[in-house]
Amino acid sequence: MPAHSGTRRTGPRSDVDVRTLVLDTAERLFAEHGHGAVSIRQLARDADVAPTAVAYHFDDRDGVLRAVLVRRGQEAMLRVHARLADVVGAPGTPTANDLVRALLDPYLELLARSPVGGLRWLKLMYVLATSDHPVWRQAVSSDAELPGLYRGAFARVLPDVPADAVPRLANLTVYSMLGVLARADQPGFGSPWTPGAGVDEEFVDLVVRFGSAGLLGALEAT
Amino acid sequence: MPAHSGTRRTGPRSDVDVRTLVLDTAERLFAEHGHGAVSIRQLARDADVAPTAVAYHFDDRDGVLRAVLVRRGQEAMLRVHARLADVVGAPGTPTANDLVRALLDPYLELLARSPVGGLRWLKLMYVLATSDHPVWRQAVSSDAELPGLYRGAFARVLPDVPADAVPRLANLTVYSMLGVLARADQPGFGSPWTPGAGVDEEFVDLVVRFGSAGLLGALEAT
DNA sequence: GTCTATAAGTCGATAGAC
DNA sequence: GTCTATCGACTTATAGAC
Repeated sequence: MPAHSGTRRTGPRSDVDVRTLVLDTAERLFAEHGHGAVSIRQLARDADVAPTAVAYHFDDRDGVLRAVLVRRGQEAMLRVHARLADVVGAPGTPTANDLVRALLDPYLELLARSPVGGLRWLKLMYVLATSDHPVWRQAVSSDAELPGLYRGAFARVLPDVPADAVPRLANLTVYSMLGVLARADQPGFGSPWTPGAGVDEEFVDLVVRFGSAGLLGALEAT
Repeated sequence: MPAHSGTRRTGPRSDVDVRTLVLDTAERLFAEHGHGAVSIRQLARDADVAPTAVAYHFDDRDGVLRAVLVRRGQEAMLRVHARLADVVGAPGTPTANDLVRALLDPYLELLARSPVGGLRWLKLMYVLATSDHPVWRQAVSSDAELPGLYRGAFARVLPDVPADAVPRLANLTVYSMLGVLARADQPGFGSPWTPGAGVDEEFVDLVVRFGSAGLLGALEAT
């Protein structure tokens, strides 16, 4: 008998991890309605869990948001770090293409591993990135190494880049791609990844060429 | 005596337009907390208006959202149309730069006219653009001429562009710029526009060069 | 066009059983 | 670790006064 047949299941459960259940549900609801619009109770109802169980594991809604961010973000960020370090330490002459790929590939891998949840997670990232929500701000500022890695990798690929242009160019590059990825389920606009059909290599190449050509062209004199 | 000195003002008002008051407040709250997280009552409280007055003018929350979208969006969209038509009908050879400027300038003008509200409006656009919220979907699909204008302008600037690449490239271009604009108040990343300091022409040029070089480079063979 | 008053539901938080 | 039960505050929606 499936859950949600009128009333909620009762008593403790041991078949599935409550944490995972809540995180999956939160990822979906946060992406669909915005994290501020989802109550603990609604979350618990959809996850088929008692409201107090959510509070026990995550304290409050910000705690749930933090955990949702970290679950997939941790590994993706480690991959970005590693890839940027590759660009910095590459023996030959790394190209703008390599740099863009370093920033994009970890998220394509994330989508390949978790098509549905990964896309929801990316939509959530996309929205949080314009807010100054404390959870987001803390997540960003806690990564002390990233700015240096950015500067190093960008300087390697664009030798004449002014120091103050690096965050600007990084902003343009990362968020043009994030915008495209987060819209991957909207038909018509085109997307590097279609649910069920996997990665569209042709479109990924288009996005990468757009980003790398943009980086190179942005620094040319007007 | 200022408003909000403990209790709310009472009785009908005639000094300021209630619609404008509510729209300004909604623009701010929607941008800060997400449109789904703002209740009619909270909106009315912050606008110093009775909840039923909001419902009278806008029916429900989606009605408020629709009105907020239209208030600034109408004019910006007309400007985009006109500028794209200019590119299509230009006598000489329009450049990718002209195309990017056609998509960006109307929103820079909006920010110049209404620095604070304009930025909030852009943040709201940015968030709505990844949702499939009915209000957003209707607003987008109601503009039947835009896709044709896009195709015409892109084909004029990029003669060899495949038809199915136009929406993809437009997506990349528009949302790389929208992402930058929507983050205009976050220090560090750099922004084409700083509250109080006006438009940073140098950064705008950087953004435009990024977009136009990206468009041209995206179509080159790998 | 704007208000008060009210009915029925939902919210976060917490105390306490098992 | 998960549950039930319950608090006051908040919510939408509607009926009706002026």
